Amino acid sequence: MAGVRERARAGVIAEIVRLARLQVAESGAAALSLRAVARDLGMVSSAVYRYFASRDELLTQLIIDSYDRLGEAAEAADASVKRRSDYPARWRAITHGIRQWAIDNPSEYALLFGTPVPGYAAPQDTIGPAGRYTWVLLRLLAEMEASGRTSAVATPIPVALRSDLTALRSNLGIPVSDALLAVGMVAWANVMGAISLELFGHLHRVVDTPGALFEAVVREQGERMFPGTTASRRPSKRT
Amino acid sequence: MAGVRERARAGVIAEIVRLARLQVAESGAAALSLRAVARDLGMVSSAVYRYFASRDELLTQLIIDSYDRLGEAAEAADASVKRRSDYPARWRAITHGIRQWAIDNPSEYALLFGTPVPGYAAPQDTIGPAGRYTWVLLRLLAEMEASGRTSAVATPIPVALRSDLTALRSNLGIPVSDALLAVGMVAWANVMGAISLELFGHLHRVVDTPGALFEAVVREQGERMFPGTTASRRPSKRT
DNA sequence: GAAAAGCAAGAGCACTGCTCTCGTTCGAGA
DNA sequence: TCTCGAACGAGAGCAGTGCTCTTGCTTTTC
Repeated sequence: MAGVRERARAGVIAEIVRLARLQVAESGAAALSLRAVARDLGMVSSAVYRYFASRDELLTQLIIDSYDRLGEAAEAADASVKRRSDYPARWRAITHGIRQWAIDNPSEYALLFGTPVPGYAAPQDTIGPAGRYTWVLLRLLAEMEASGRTSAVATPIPVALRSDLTALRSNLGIPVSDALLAVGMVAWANVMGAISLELFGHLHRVVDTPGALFEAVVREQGERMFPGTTASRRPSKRT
Repeated sequence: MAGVRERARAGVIAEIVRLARLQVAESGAAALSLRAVARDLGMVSSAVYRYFASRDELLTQLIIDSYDRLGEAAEAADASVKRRSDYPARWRAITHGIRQWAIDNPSEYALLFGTPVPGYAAPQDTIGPAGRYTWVLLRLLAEMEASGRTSAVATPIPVALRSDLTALRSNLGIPVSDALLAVGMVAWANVMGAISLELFGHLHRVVDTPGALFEAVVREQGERMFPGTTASRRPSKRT
């Protein structure tokens, strides 16, 4: 019953992950050293291999954890909006929540959305947690459409995307129209693009307040997904 | 008189860079090994340090080169459009040119837009070449406005962004209105975001034809920058 | 022609991931 | 309760890394 050894093992694993996360947070994923983790742990390096078969396996665990935390942050941001039917507000909250998490945990964001490690194919274990933060966005879209509101999308959907969209919908089992799903994915790319440009230093000599660019992105895509909801149709009106 | 030694030195440097680029192309930037380059070169590792003070310095050179090639690709794509006044066509050509370069050179794209190396601050030398591909886009916007056409932007510009935009315009010395510049930057983030999601594997179980998502992004942002130009205002019309 | 600078080589340091072997310790089944 | 196998930590070791320093040799410059 909850074997002593098992419990100890779980504890050691948790400690390894904790120390590894610390190391990643302050030196980046590339600098993660199993030997250093072992030293911090008061162990010899070979002992760590009892718990993780390789450095990559440890990294995979960190990736899974990070995806989970990101998903958690997104969910919390969504939940912070009291009026559940205020979809634009939820959109803003979620996207800003994602960005804030990225800013607070730059190394972990880089771990998830930066250069994949060479020859590293994301194992099955990651695809679940990886979808968690996108689920928050998808749910938002589904709820909005379920409430009867519909967004009039101006740009047509490229034909090649249509089959992808239907496949995706059936895979996820979430009822979102092709049109809204397409808009949502474009918005997703825009949000992640803005965050990556900011976090990876590409806005350095370009923009002093990256948050403002992000706000522009969120606003534009929000306007596309929830047209006419913000009092901002006229460019003259200031906000 | 083009000193013999100088010429030899330039040749060796070129060879080092060539081999390093090869290595990056097939194993990723993280796996770039000075010792391996030296071996391929038939040299001992310490000799390479006569030409590059550190691995980072060599990487910086590769980054500069890659930015240059990307800029070249963008320029070539732009130049391939004969009707210079067909701005939407040029927009499509440039963005697809950038994406194609990224697909053809994934490791180099990752080098530029992936995780920055830990504690590595992009040296001054990179900021010039880094701007080259964005210049192509900026020029497009400037030329369009110079031709008298104007884009009616629906979403207002966040106040915080306004000062950034004016600063940017004076820094670059390129005449683009705040409104268009803001739209352009959002579009830029969208394009780079779509490419990064695709190249870094985040579309894996999401979309089978990433090109279609990219096309949707290009189309939407094109529609925003050059409104009413494509015969696609009505969602019913197929393309 | 001599002094100075550039160059390649080699040895060496401190570090990495990972493997293998060796005693020890723990815990589940007989 | 005892035993035997599995789990464990330590240590040595291999092959590799970035980088430094010294030692001779060659080329350039004065």
